[in-house]
Amino acid sequence: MIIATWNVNSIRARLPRVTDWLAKVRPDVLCMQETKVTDEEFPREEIEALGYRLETYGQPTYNGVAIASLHEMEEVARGLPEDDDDSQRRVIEATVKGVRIVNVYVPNGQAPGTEAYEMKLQWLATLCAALEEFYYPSDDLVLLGDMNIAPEDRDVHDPEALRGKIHVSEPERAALRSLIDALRQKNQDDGVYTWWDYRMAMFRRGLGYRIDLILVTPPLSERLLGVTVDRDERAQEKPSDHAPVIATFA
DNA sequence: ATGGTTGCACAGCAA
Repeated sequence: MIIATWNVNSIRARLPRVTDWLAKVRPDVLCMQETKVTDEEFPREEIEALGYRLETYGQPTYNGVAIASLHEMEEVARGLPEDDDDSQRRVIEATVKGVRIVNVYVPNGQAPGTEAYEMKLQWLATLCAALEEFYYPSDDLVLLGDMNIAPEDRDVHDPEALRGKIHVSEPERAALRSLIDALRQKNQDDGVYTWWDYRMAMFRRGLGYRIDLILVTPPLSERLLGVTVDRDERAQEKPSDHAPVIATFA
């Protein structure tokens, strides 16, 4: 079973890239973030034409998440427990082939010391509390998406310059430690990144961050065969600033 | 320290 995550940075701007990629890779499940579109305006047909079912949770302009799946999606849930209609749309969940899939777009958080940063930590605390309340470590669960957190120093290009800054601060990192970082079960390399800022030619210069993560419970970790980052996708014409991350399970 | 780029939507914000 192949489960992928990709911050597409607008599904409408990225539609040709996403449909090409789905046709080529054929993951069982693709979790998307930053779709930046309402559910009504989501370009469903082009994705459904490839054989994918689709569940969306979007809003105009900002945020938005979606799951495309080749298989039936059960118990689809949207948002965090405390969310209302005005909340930013950042979470969608579904069960596919017995695996609970929690697709998240974690708030960016701007910089430590800002209001946005405090809201990020609060959002993460609410997410973690909900996961603890509704799931057991013995469940087959994957929490994946744009975490906007680099788990370790080796996940950023310049850990000294970035020390304590957004994406790497200790309170952010602490929020992820109850689950297993799938990529690190299989790959100890430095320089494995998933996001490169559009500005300052960061991709060409190889200066990135690994902030798109696939986190799993112990039983799913046992089934993990491998995790890859599709760096080539970042080198395409009109790319997202994030690359897809792909996990394969037995 | 600031700036650089992209997307949405048509000014300026978010990332």
